[in-house]
Amino acid sequence: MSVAERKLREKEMIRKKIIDAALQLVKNEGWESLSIRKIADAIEYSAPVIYDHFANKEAILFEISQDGFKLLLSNIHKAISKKASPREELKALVDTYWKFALRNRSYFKLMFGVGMPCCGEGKMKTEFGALQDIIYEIIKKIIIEKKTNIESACYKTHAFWSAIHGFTSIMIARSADVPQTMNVSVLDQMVVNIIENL
Amino acid sequence: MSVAERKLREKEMIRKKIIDAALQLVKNEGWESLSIRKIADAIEYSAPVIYDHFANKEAILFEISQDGFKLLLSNIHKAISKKASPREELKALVDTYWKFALRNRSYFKLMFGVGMPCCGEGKMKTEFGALQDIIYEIIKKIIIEKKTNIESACYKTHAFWSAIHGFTSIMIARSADVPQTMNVSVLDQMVVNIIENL
DNA sequence: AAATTTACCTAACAGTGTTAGCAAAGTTAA
DNA sequence: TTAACTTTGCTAACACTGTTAGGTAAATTT
Repeated sequence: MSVAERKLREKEMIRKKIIDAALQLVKNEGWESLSIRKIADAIEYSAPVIYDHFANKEAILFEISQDGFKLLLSNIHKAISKKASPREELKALVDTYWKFALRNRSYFKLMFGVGMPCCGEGKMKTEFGALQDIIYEIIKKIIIEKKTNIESACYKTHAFWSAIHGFTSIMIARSADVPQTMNVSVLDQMVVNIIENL
Repeated sequence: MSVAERKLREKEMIRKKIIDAALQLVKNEGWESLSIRKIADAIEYSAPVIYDHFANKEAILFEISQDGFKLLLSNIHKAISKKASPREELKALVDTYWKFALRNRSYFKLMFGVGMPCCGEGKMKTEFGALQDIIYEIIKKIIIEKKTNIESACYKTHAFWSAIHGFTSIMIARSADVPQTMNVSVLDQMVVNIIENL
């Protein structure tokens, strides 16, 4: 049965090669100009081979955006684990979120793009939910600490998430259009302010 | 010189026809599947004619998104003009913004899409700025009324703008993924809360 | 060694944005 | 009114795109 195993390994290998090549192309040229033939060229196979591993182009972009979520979540977990208080955790989360968007614009656009072909309509529910859960848990801890209304934790999670995501989206979407007064210090101040009013 | 005028009018007419047809197609099938040939079909001309009026497809999408901004700004101005207090103005602005996004998803995606091909890199500076200016003026009025720190008006504008845009983006981008707890009442509560803390 | 499966290719289809070149119509000048 | 010129709008084409069909040769199983 070793042959079958090797074959499976090989199939997995070329699958990984496709994703790697696609990610590289997306990073270099943007997701809009990614093409099956470019991927095929990069991995030195003919184009139809890709369809042995993925149903279509969208499935490739979908998998890439899922990898992006995995990376973001792992970064956040790493950053949070080092912190002692939930307030510090929340600050670290925002910092990580922002840095991720800044350093991995391609991933970010794919993951959170409004009207993105690959990630709409219920497909990202778990990834999206995981992120929200982390925020929720931290906010709950802070609220318990501050002994304010615990019922508001859910609403406050949405509000917090909206604020940092809105800020990041605006910054990433229109790098050149953004006024100088809207910079990272605004984000810092926003977080401090939100924590104060939790 | 009337002949030249008529020609200009005619040219303007078919230009408008192109935009109208394109907008209709975008509304019905989404911007991703808009094609020059579909537009040409709709206006009953051959495809190359479109290039007498627009440099390329991107220019058409760009003009549509600009029309979207005009519509949004006009809606906001209309809504605001009816209100007596700046607090009511701010609420009306958010309400209008949200309703616009909900009813004109195609416009919204084109206007604010992260990584949108047509509206990045400094192109939308004025439209974007106009919206921000409106928010800024209202917030300034409220701050003066409340006699809190006027210097914070700029930061607070960004924070406010981030929050409502973030909320709206999340709702529009992932209609199916959004948890039931994140609904319009969250938006209302957010605005009330922000006004309280201005 | 024969049969069968798999891996992979070329060719093709139907579509895309965009440009070149031409014919007919409209407009201007003699 | 006719000759010259400009504009208008077409067909055809180029170089792409995603995706599928069909065949060939190699690898594996019987």
